[in-house]
Amino acid sequence: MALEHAILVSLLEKPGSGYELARRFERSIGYFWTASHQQIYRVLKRMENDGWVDVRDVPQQGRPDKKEYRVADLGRAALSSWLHDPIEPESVRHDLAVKIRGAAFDDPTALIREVERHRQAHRDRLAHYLAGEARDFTGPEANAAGPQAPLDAERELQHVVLRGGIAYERMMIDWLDGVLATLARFGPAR
Amino acid sequence: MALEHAILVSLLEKPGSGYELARRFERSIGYFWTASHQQIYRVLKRMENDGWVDVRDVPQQGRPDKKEYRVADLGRAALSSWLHDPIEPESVRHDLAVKIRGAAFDDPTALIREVERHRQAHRDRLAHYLAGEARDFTGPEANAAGPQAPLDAERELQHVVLRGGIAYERMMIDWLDGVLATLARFGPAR
DNA sequence: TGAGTCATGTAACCAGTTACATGATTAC
DNA sequence: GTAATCATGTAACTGGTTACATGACTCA
Repeated sequence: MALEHAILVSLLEKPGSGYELARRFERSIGYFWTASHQQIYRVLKRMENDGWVDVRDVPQQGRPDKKEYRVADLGRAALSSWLHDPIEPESVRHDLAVKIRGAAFDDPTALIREVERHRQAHRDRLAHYLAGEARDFTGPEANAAGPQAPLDAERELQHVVLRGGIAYERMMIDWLDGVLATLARFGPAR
Repeated sequence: MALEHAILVSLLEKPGSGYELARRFERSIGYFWTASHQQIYRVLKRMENDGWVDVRDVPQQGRPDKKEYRVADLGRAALSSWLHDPIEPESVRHDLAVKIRGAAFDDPTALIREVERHRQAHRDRLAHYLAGEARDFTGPEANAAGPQAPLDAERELQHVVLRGGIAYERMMIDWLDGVLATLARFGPAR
């Protein structure tokens, strides 16, 4: 539903190729929206047909040529109209929670490893986000622009979204600690 | 992917009809997995064909007859095998975050109402979860079973999952407060 | 008599995933 | 030579959403 819009936002932040978009969806944008390159190429083609984006062939030396996409007026209008359209607060889909409740009907301790793995993944992501925040928003280079640009909407909004990611990972780590404490109580004594 | 498994867990907790499952997916299970009745009926039929669940016609008075499903041995085995299969830490998909970053290319203040609506939805859900927790886990009736059943895995695991929902809603409310503070700075002064 | 709840479904469509496919260049 | 990266795609499948459809009973 919103992949088009996520692509529009990403291309407005910086024009690029399908391949570059796919990489961004593994990183910054990917913190809150994922997409495979297959999906991106398909949607990009549709967006091109609909006049939402313009393409330009960019010859490169030492690597294959690429197609650089940038947002057209129709795309900007489509984004704007979506932004003004209310969306439903999203419903969560959390496999791990299903597993945790399901563990009651199996061996709960068998889940410990799995939960630890997930906790580690969230720790890794947290570290990654914090590094990004230090680099782009609170580090010395981040202030290169100086305090004379305090109302750069793009940066501020990127930062507040990143802070959301940080808060989410912290919450998950704490929660998984709690899950592990619960699972441990069904532990060896069983 | 895991709808089958969510249904198995729900039916193990308590057998019921497709309709009842659909209602549960609007409440308790729905906190971490949603499904429409159309989807449930379709999957339920497949699960029946695969021998994962057994059906029993239950005549009712004053209301239409229903089909009561309960988990069969094959279903229990399928759940167990899924529980032992590692899953990837899930990737988030958060429309609102796309909108917030997109707001930089439109009027950021137009998003304030939308964010407030979402914050209210999360407040409502939090209140709902807290009421459920008081009722089922920390209230006086919850202790009716007494301290002699301190290791009821089903209850403990349901509770820890609910605590996850509570932590999630609290985190979202705090974050959305931060988002609103940021949006307000691009406010009337603009 | 009309709205609301209980109850079960079909059909069409759309979005997302997985598998397959190609080909150039760079670095070891 | 071979693995990794850059770059772009097609095809088949699966899962989820939306729209449509029916029918009995209850309560105001």
